[in-house]
Amino acid sequence: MAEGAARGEGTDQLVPAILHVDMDAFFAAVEVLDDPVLAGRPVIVGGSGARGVVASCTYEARAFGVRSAMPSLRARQLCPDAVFIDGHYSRYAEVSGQLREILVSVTPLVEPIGLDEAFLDVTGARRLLGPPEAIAATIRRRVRDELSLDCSVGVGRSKLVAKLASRAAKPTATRAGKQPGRGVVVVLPAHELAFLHPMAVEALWGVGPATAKRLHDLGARTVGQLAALPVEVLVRRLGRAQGTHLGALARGEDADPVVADRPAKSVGHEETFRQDLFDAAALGAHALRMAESVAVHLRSQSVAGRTVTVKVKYADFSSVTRSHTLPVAVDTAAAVSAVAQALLAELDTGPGVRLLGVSVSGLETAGTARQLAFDLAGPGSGPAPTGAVADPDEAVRRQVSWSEVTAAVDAIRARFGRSSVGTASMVGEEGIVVPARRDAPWGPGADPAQG
DNA sequence: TCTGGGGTCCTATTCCTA
DNA sequence: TCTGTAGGAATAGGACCC
Repeated sequence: MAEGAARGEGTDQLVPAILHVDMDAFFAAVEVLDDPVLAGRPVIVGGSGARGVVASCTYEARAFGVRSAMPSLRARQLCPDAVFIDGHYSRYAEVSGQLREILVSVTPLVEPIGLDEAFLDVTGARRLLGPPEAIAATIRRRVRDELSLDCSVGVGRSKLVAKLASRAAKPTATRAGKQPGRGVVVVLPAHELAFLHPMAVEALWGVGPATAKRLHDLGARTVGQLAALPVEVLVRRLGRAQGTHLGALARGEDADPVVADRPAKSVGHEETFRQDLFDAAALGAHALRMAESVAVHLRSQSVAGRTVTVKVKYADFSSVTRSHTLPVAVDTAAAVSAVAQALLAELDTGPGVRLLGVSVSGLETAGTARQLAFDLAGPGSGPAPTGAVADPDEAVRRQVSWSEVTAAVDAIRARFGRSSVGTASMVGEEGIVVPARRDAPWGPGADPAQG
């Protein structure tokens, strides 16, 4: 039942009309779909190792208090009988693509948020498809019929309200098992504040633990109490951007439009190691491997980037980042790696490194990105893919001659397979191993020595 | 309880240049 | 040539999202 519908108010007041479609327990639901033996059991998808976290879990697992982002060790304590699955990211991406096909058949104005949710602006689709709640019901039916999965849909005139409405439409987990939710919740403009104001401030998009603490200190625990605070007070405590933004959200003012095809702004890869690393050479080898992964991703998206960032998280969980911006955009492993190695060389790895990350930002489409001229490299300058170089720019000048080599390597791999060619550092006992995005990126898996 | 990985956005500071 | 200033870019860190 839609909020406000009992009063006979129509959804033609919803201008714009925004839908938030959110898959229920997505990763875990896909695993159950692919292995029906798991139906009705507590299933946890996530990193199974000592440093892993829960990515998704079924409502049967939630009944034991398991939640996403929870450390896997804790989840195991809460629900020892749960089935742990490392996860199959490429499979989730495949199903996500099928979901997207359903959504874009409703409207081209689809803004995906991760793999399992999306905003739709159906303002212009109503004449053809009917009122928003009917469109929402149609989407739910098609997702069930065509994907054999469940989703919840929220409807409102803003993304904020639609998102919170879909949350209100979700099933719940109880000791007795999964309790169905309402499936579709519509919040009409006249009832927005009554819907929003009793909620905790943490319900608002952009309020995490740190911001919540600040708001609590100001005496605001609910959205209504937040709305009553003068904007100047919020700006003084949270800064101009966040202060004005949260104040507006609390008053139900959210003009953020649905934007289809948002271009990526950065591409990165980071990994937590099974054990902390102290050896600079070993870290350098990991940086090269990650640079290769990032470069492959950049080229697959036909983009290149100017800023290379290295992130290190130490054993005590403190983290530092170092970045360098190049005069031109790059998309080769050699160039990304050269800068990453130089930045890594600036950092002290003595305390032990728990996580290493390499990312590239300042992205330009390949058509507009200029490649460094070869003459910059100078005579006799040869590629040095793994060596740390004191000056990152000099490092890149030494690497740019690899761009044509990289293009050739991409072509060879496209024709003969990923393992057909690679750099010497990729050669292991099983031949050439080209790093790919991990299929279960939720922390290191269980230690084979222990398993 | 003890904290992943892929991202976006904001803020403060520093550096460079006009 | 030096100093002060202002603006923009680069850099680093933090918070947040799924």
